[in-house]
Amino acid sequence: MSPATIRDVAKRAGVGIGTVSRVINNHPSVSEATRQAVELAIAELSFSPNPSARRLSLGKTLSVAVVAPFFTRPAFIERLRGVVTALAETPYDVVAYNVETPKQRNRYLTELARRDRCDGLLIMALAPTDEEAERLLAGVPTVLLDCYHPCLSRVVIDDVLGGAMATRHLLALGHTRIGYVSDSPASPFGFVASRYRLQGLQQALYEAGLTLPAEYHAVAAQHGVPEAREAGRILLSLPEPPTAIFAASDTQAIGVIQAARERGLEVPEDLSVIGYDDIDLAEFLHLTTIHQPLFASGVEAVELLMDAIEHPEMPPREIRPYLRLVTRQTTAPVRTGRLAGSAASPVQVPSASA
Amino acid sequence: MSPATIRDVAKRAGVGIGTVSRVINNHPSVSEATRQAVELAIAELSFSPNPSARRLSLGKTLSVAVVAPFFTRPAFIERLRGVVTALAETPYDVVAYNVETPKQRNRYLTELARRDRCDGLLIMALAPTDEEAERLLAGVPTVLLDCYHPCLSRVVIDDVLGGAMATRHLLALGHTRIGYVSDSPASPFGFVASRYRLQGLQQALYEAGLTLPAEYHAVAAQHGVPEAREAGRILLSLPEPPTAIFAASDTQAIGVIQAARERGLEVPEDLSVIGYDDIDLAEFLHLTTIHQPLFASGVEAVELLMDAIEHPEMPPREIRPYLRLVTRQTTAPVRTGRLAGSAASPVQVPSASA
DNA sequence: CTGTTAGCGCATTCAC
DNA sequence: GTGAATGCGCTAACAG
Repeated sequence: MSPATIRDVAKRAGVGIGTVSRVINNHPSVSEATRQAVELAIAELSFSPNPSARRLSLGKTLSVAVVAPFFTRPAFIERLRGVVTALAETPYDVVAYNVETPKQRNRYLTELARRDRCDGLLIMALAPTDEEAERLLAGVPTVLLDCYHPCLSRVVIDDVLGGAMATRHLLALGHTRIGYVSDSPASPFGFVASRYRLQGLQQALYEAGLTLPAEYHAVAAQHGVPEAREAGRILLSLPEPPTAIFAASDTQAIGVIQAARERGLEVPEDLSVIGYDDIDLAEFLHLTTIHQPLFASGVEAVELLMDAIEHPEMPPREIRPYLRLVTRQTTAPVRTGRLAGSAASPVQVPSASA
Repeated sequence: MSPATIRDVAKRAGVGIGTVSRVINNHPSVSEATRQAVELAIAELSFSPNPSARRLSLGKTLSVAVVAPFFTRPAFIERLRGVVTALAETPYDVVAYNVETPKQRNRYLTELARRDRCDGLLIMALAPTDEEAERLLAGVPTVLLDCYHPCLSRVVIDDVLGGAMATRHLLALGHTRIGYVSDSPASPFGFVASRYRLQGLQQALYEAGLTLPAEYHAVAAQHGVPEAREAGRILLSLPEPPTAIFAASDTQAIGVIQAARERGLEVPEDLSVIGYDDIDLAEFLHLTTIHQPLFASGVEAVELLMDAIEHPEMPPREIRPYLRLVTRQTTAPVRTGRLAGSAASPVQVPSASA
C-alpha cells in the first residue's frame, strides 16, 4: 500500500489540494478551522509530502553533496563530523561521495556542478583546478574545506604559518638541525598541505639564518605510519642526523618516533618530534603538535555554504581557523653537554612489530 | 542559464522526446542513425537528465539512506567505509543520517521507513524495537548492520561467541580470576553488544567450572578511554584483583592498560588484557583482541540490501562474519611461582597525562 | 522504429 | 480564504 498523496488528504478533509499544500507549508492564509481539518486528515493518513515531487516542483534538490576522500586520514573524519552535525540543522539532506581514485575525483567534481544535482556542494581536501573552479562557480554554490581556490569560498588553515609555528618551537628549544618528513608534494588528489608546511619551515629557518639541507627532507612514498617510519630511518641514518624532526602530520610523526626507537634513540631526549593536526591519538601519545580546529572548521564550512546558497551573487569568502601549538612530551631542548633540562618522562610508543 | 531539458535535446536533434528518453536509457529499439543524432545533441547541450524528474517519474528515489551513530566509535567508521565503497558501485546515492541523540534515532527510524524517502535503508548499530521493525518491514527494504532484529535482514557478528573466544583464550593461559570491563548494558541507543559479550564470558567461565563474581564486572559510565580507565582502577584495587581483564572494546582495553600502569603493573606480566574489534590502533599497540571484518561486513550489508530491493518478498537473511582471535602482546600465561614463560616484550602504552 | 500523450505528486499561479 | 488549472522534467504506454 503506497503512501497517501496530497489528493487523498484533500478528499478526506473535503478541501482542494491547494489548501492542503498551504497548510503543509505553513502558508498564513488558511482559516483556523480548515487548517485543523486538514491536519486531522494528514494525521489519520499519516501523510507526508513526497520529497521527489517537492523537489521537482520547487526546482530544488533539498540536498547538499559532500565530496571528499573521507577515509584516508583521521583528520578528515573529524572534519566530516562537524559538517554532518551542522547540516543536520538545515533542511538539506547530506549526500556523500567518497573519492578513492583520481577518476572518481574528476567525475564527481564535474558531474555535481549542476543545480539539478544538488543545491550546494562541499568539497573537502580536493583543490579544484581553474577549469573545475570555473564550472563550479557557474554551476552550483560551492564551499571548499581544507583546500583552496581563489574563486571559491573556503575554510582553510594557513599551512605556511603552521609550518613556521612548528619550526619556531623547535628553534626556540635550541634545535638547528631540523628534518622534515612528509608525503609526496605531488599527490594524485592534489593535496598541497605538506608543501605549504614545508614553505613555513623554510621561512622560519630563513628567519633564523638557517636553511634546510636537501637531505633533511625525506619524502614518504605515501601517507601512513610505515612509510613515514621508513622516511625517518633515512633521516636518522644520515652522517649528521637532525636533532629534531617536523612531521607533516601526526600519523607521520608516529612513524618517525618508531624509527627513532629502532635506533635506540629516546624521544624527546635524543630526538624531538613534532606533528601536525592534533588528531585524537596525538593526545594519547603525548605528541607535541600543531592543533587545528577540525570539527569547528566543518561547522564553519556549512555556514559558508548556507550563505552561498542564500546569496548566490556574493563574492567568495575565506575563513582561516586559528592554529595553536600544543606542547606535550615529544619535544625538548636540544641536548648539549649536560642532559636536557626539562624532566619530561620518556615517551612510550610501541615499536613496530613488522 | 539553467541546464538543458530533454525537450531541448529533442528539438535540436529533430526528434520526439520519447526517442531522447530511449537513447538515454539504452532502449534497444532506436535506429543507429537517430541514436547518433541524439547523442550529438546531448553532447552539444551537455545535457544530463534531471534527477528529481527521473525519480518522480520512476517512482524511485535512487538513493539509500544510511542511519548510524557514525562518529561514536572507530569501528563504525571502518564499517561505514565498506558500506560507502560498495554503494558507489550501485546506481544509488548515499544519504547519510547521523544520530547523536535518542530523539534523532527515533525520528530517523520512523521517517525513513517510507518508499518515497529512500529505496533502501541501512541501519547501523541501532537495533529497532519490534514496533519499529514492523514499520520498517512494511515500509522499505531494510538491512541491519551490527545489530539485530529477527524480522530484518542483518549482518551481525556472534557476540556471545566472541565473548567466549576471548575468555577461552584467557582460560587457556591459566587465568581464573578474569574481570570484565564494559560500558553500560543499557545504552540510550540500545547497543547490546557488550551484553552479549558478557554472556559469552559467563558461558565460557561456566564450562570451565567458574563463575564471574559480581565485583569483577566494572561498568564504565560511557564508552571511552578515560571511563574505562576508571573501571579498570576499580577492578585492580579489589582485595583480590583479577589477573586478566576482558574489555568489551579495544578502546576500553586501552583504558584498562592505563589503569594497570598507574598501579605499576606490567602488561602482560602482571595483568593480561584482551580487547574486541581489532581497530587500527590495536595492531599499533600490540593489543590482543577479537578481530571482526569491519570493512567486509559493510560490503556484505550492501549486498544484502541490493538483494532486498530487487526481491522485496524474500524472507530476511542473516550473515554472520567470522571472528578471529588475534594474539598479540597484551596477554600471557598467568604468573605462577616462576615468571611467565613467553618472553613477550613489555607493552608500552603512554600513561594518562591527566 | 518513432512521435504523442498521460501521468508521477506537489507548489503555485490564477479566478472565485 | 479557497478550489481549479498549469507546469516542474521525465518515463512509459500508446498509437502510428
